[in-house]
Amino acid sequence: MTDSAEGLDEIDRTLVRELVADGRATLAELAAVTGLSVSAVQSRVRRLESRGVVAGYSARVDPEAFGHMLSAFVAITPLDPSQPDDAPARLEHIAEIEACFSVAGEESYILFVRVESPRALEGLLQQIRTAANVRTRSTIILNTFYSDRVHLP
Amino acid sequence: MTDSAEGLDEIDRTLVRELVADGRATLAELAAVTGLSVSAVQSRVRRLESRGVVAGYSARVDPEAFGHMLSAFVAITPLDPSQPDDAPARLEHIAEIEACFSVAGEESYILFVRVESPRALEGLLQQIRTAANVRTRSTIILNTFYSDRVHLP
DNA sequence: AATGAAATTCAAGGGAT
DNA sequence: ATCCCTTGAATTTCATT
Repeated sequence: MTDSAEGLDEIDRTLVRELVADGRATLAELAAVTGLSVSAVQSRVRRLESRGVVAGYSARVDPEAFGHMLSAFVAITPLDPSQPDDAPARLEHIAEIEACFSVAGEESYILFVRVESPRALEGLLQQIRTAANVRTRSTIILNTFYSDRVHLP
Repeated sequence: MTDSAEGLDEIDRTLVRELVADGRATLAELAAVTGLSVSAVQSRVRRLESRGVVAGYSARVDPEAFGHMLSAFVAITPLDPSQPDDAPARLEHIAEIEACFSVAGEESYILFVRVESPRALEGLLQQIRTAANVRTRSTIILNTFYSDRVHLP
């Protein structure tokens, strides 16, 4: 694997910061911010993309605009340690699960989920427990102060 | 507040799904996927944006390309309940903190952090404890099976 | 949904460090 | 070698109809 972050200069960091803030920023806008020409910016952005520093572009969706008003962390623990532990695969089809991590803590996995309501969370937890044969411990999110911030080297 | 998700038809969902997968998809590409004309797609995308369903666009950055190989959840609890609790504000300047939620659980807040190494995490935790006068409980992430999935109604 | 004008992206060639 | 700039052509976006 190539050391992709090596040789990231201040201009590259500016470009990445700008593209995180606005993934559809035009090359002309990026040129204005950095003081470079459009084509210089273009080749730098392409280099960032091919190095994998910029892995892609995505629309930011507001979950509350869909009525998904409740989000929570759900920590899960397999109930039967003798069974093969394939919880992530068994849960992948559940759309309400936005993220799935395995962790080194008291529990085995942490899920990040979004639902409409407390009632919907109850249903989701039952679905999770039966799909993966796990115990769940939920932590409701009250307020998101900030999220998805990026910090560059 | 307007019920922004109301009247999202199958075509809108396709557009959103496509834009989440590729935030720089052109109107022509979106037109091909949906079977609509370019200008019909243009007005639909604009409507999704002005409704706030699509809140913006962003570059996806790969933290590991920067050498940020370790991520963790850090749950924090204020040590002095008599002091005003402004932990999120006191922690906002710390770049390694990618997200900050207040939660209804045993602890008050959960942070999502990224660092280079276990050593760097040690330093970050000390910084968090002194900046916000809190106790910390960390859960190291071993593997990210999936994240940032979006589920549409 | 189609059209034409403006803006943007792209590839090629040349010059400076 | 690498980085940057200019130019002209192809593509994309945008406003009007």
